[in-house]
Amino acid sequence: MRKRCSLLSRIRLVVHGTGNGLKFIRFCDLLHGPRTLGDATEIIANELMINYYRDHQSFYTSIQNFVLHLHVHYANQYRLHGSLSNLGTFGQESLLGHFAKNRHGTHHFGELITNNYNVDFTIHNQPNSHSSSRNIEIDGIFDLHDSSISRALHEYHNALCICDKIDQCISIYRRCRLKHTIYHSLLYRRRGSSVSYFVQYSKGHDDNLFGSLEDCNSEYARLTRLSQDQADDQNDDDSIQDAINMINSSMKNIRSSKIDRTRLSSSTSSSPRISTCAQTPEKIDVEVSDSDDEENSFFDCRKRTKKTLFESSSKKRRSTIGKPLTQRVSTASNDENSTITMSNKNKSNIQSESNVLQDIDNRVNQLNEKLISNSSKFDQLMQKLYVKIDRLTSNINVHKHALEPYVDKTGETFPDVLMFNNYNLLDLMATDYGNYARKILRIVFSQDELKSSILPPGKPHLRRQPLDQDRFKICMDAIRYKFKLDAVNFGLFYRALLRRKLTDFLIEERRRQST
DNA sequence: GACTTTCGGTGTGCCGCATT
DNA sequence: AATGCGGCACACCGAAAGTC
Repeated sequence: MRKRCSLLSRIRLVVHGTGNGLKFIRFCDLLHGPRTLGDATEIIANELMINYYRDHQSFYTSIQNFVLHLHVHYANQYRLHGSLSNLGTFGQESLLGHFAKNRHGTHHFGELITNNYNVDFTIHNQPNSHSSSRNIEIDGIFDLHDSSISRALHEYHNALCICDKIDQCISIYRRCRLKHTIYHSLLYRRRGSSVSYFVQYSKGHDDNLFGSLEDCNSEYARLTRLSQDQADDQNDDDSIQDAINMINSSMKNIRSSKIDRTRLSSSTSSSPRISTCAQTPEKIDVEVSDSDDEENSFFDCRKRTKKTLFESSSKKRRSTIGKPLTQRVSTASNDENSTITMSNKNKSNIQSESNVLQDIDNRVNQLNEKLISNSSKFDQLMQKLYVKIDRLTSNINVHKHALEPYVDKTGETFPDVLMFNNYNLLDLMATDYGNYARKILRIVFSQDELKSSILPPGKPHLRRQPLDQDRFKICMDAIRYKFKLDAVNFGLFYRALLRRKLTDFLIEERRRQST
């Protein structure tokens, strides 16, 4: 992407060499390098692009295409994911090309692309080898690093721990292993160029939970509330310890999900890591990283992340803890390419959240309502499915299995010929016995007879006369010979299956005639 | 121009219910 | 039990539009 924009920028410069072209060039430079203008980098770049976009038609005509428009959105990409030089589009282009080549149909491309993306993600997130084929390795941090503690991590530590021995409390590691995957920090020589970091919650040496800084703060706030609620209920001097115990229990429950999220988000990362001392039952480990190319970008990134975290954190937490952790980190110095472990001994930070439980109850109730609603919808869908299955089964029976109980099993020899007006009725082809019966009746009886008569034998109280019984007998014989039905059971077949079809046929003949 | 896909119209068969 | 009616589901067909 960067090469494209650089080349494009040069072309633009050669072509018109105007101030407007310089806006575009500066726009590309800003979004492809470090945050030379701090938080305002993408804002200024976006303003340049908007001005360029606005004046573009003054220099060119009929080339204000979609690609040009896409440049307006690059500032947002820069804000969310950092320098565009770290982004690759070939994967998406390859996927879209593959989709365009193998697409089906001419409509609903959006749904198809979404579905193909989901399939692609699902496939690529599957384990690509069996665990037994790998060496058994213990997950955890390793490659201890002796770098200095940054000011930001000092603040982190002070916010979470009351000890005054930060050198003993915090350990810095350059790599970690999760589910047989090694994550390299930016302190590590083979690091990548992306700016990333993550946080480890830790209760002990064997209990590592990972997530983003935002996850860490949110989880910390949640557990703090839980512990305080527990403390309020017990209302005694031991309440804090009990709350900590509950935190530890909750930590265990969230372990797997945190690890999964980290595994996905840091798959391409090179992140240093922070882990806390083990004297306390609850620890919070923070991993931070930076790029050598962009010394400031890490802190800018952290500031942005902190801002997001700040917005997502509850107001209550803000009032009880003060500034969010990420906000405090945002004021840190540049020398925090490190992995640090902090212990959270500061149990006094646990503050009460009186309405949190009520909020949780409300959310649980809403969830229950949704589940009940979905259950009702599911029942309705299942009912519809049952109806469809019954109908399908009925059709299958009509065509293939309905006649089985009436088929002759005595070995009777059926004739191959049954003539009527020089026409062999047994030569007539039909889709099923009903269709065959209708065709036979149309041959044996005239149109007027069919629309004015009823089935034999007729009844005195019925105004319509029955069809001629002799010819009707020929029709029934034709049906019996055609489908090789037993002579004894034919009466049952007639009453159970055939009669309704024939009566409907006569009625519909009248209806069709009238219409 | 051949082919595919979608859509609407039509015919047909079947079913449920009420009436005779 | 036979008859009549209304409605639904499905198959089939042709027209229209899109694609190559």
